[in-house]
Amino acid sequence: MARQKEFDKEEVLEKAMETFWRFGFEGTSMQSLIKSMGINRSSLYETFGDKRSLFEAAITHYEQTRMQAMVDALKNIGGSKLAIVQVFNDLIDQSLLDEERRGCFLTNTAIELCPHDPETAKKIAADMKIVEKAFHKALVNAQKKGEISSYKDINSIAQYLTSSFQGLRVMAKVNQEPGFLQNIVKVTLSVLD
Amino acid sequence: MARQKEFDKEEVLEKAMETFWRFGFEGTSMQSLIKSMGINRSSLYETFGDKRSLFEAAITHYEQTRMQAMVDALKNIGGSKLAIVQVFNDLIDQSLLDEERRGCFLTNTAIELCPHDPETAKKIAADMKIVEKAFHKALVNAQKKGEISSYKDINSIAQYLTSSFQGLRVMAKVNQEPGFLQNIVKVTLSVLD
DNA sequence: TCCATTCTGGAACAATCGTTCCTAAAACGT
DNA sequence: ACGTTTTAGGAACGATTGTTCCAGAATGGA
Repeated sequence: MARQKEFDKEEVLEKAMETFWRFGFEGTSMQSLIKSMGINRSSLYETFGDKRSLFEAAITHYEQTRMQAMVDALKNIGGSKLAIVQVFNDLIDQSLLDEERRGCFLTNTAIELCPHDPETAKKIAADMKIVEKAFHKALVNAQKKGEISSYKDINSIAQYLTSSFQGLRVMAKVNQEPGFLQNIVKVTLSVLD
Repeated sequence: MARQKEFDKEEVLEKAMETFWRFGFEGTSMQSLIKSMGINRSSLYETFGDKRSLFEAAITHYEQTRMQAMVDALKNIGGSKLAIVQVFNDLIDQSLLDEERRGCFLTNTAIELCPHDPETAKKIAADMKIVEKAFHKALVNAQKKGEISSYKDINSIAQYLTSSFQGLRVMAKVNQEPGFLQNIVKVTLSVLD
């Protein structure tokens, strides 16, 4: 046996995630990670490997926390129409509270890395499918409950909601007026009526 | 008088724009710009100033060509509902033809720079307003023609279409299946019915 | 033809990039 | 208390970053 780590791995990974989230992969230097994570250069490389590996770990951490929270929220209230409405309202609240305008880490990564990084592209694509399926499940339940017409094509609507979500993430970076995002969500969800 | 430039300014600016478009601001090095633009280091600095100034010129060039083309397209056919449908269909076609998955330069820049660069944020926000107004004008005309119910809140719908546009740009980076984007557009435009 | 002016080519700059390596400190089992 | 093993600290690496500078080539007017 030997000396033990002076930091909590998950704790510093959270910090790394936040930095990548704010500045992107290219915009984040190892130097700034050392500072934000609060650990030494050697400890970083020894624990997480190189920059790319740390980034992947950060993405995975985001999936397991933030994305999973949203997927879980869609299961609330038995996965009804209200659950979908709440998820979009939460998105607005999050966006308005997000002073650093980080947006969604997955959206940011999709934009920055997907075109040149097939591996990351695969991962993000899988995440989008997970979100889409979560929407789909909520829509199925909503249909069962009679909250949504059974004539609606919920496969397409699930894809549409996923896309709309990304659109809102982009718009929130540009325009932080509350009414603006609310207008968009109102129209977006009107397709469920 | 003296020696004249060996290159066409607009021509090399187009090349610079394409490089920034593909790789983003941070992802593009002056070295790679020299290569893609095909001009010398000195010529680049002498003609366009530093990296940041060149980037701004590239954005402006994008606005004047690509964005303007879309705004003009919305004025076609007297700015009707069909014009809106065509703009979205063009977006699908463009996305599927875009092998390098560049997406929209403005969307990419919004994601990468808006949170940390107030000046760029202002510029992109202005662009989004221009697109929104173009949608709005088309909606007004469509209402006049009776193609869209006069009870619709076209202010909100114009904002919604702008947001949807951004969403599709993101999704196109992740999922290139034709049917996928078509499904989303179909649902998106169903709010006009 | 010669001068003045402007552009081109490329060396060179300090700073920062991601990464490696080595020494010293710390902690557990014996 | 000691020896082994793993961590922390930080110097150092070559490569690349954005930018500057200067010598030389090219061009139009005198």
